[in-house]
Amino acid sequence: METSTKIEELKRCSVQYVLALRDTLNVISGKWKLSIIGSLLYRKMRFKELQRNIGKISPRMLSKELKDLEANGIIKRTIYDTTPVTVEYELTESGMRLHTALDVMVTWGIEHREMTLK
Amino acid sequence: METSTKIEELKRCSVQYVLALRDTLNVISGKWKLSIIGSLLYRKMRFKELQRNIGKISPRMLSKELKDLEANGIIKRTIYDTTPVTVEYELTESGMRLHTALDVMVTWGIEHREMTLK
DNA sequence: GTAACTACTATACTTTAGTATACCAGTATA
DNA sequence: TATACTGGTATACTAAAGTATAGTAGTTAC
Repeated sequence: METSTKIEELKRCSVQYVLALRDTLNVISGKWKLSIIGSLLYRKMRFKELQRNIGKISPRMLSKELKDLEANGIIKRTIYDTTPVTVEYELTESGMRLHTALDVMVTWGIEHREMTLK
Repeated sequence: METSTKIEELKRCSVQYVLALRDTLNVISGKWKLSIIGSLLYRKMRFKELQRNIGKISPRMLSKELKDLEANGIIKRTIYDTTPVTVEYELTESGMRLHTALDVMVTWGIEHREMTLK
């Protein structure tokens, strides 16, 4: 069965639908994940660079969230044998494709705010 | 300025983008919100009906999450003066329009799983 | 009269998420 | 010689999220 057919089938079953949705949400939820993904949308970055870019994140949290994202196949970690060692983080192809989903969420968020304020 | 123009502008600014995104995520994150929204996608429901439909949720959590969703303009609560009192919950127009965003997330989730498993 | 229905609320607890602070080894700069 | 850079880890804590259990008031069916 094709992927597109499978998606149509899932949408008919509310429980499966919610489970698939939770898969996606787990990947992007948490206080810092969006900031990390947002930072990597347009270019790769190093650990300290991400830390400076995000601002108030502690190295412990950044390290933990990067590991989570890597384990979930959203980012790729590359170590370069320089002195001192250089480590680069970048989005995977799947991580990049999140961009569309995020855009849809941003659009809904803005339109929702417009609707509820007026 | 038109909403669509505003969206395009926001997408250029990573910080604002992440903030708008977090708005949306806050509305749907939490252990039970998706189950509630999922239950209301196709028809309105009463409190006990939601409780039975979702399964293991405690009345305390259901009550809290319903209040959150109502405060955020996602659901509408209607009290009918029957004996015993009947309360119906349904999605608002904005809540209904979440459907598209959720579909995109489900699609990404399924495709991501296909990509990372192969 | 007692059990079950309606829609919840109250209190106390556990579990998970996030914070704060200090520290590691190795190298380069002032 | 002291400081800051690299990319992190360790320990201990607080705050937020969620659970468990009992109870509320009024009505209806057996």
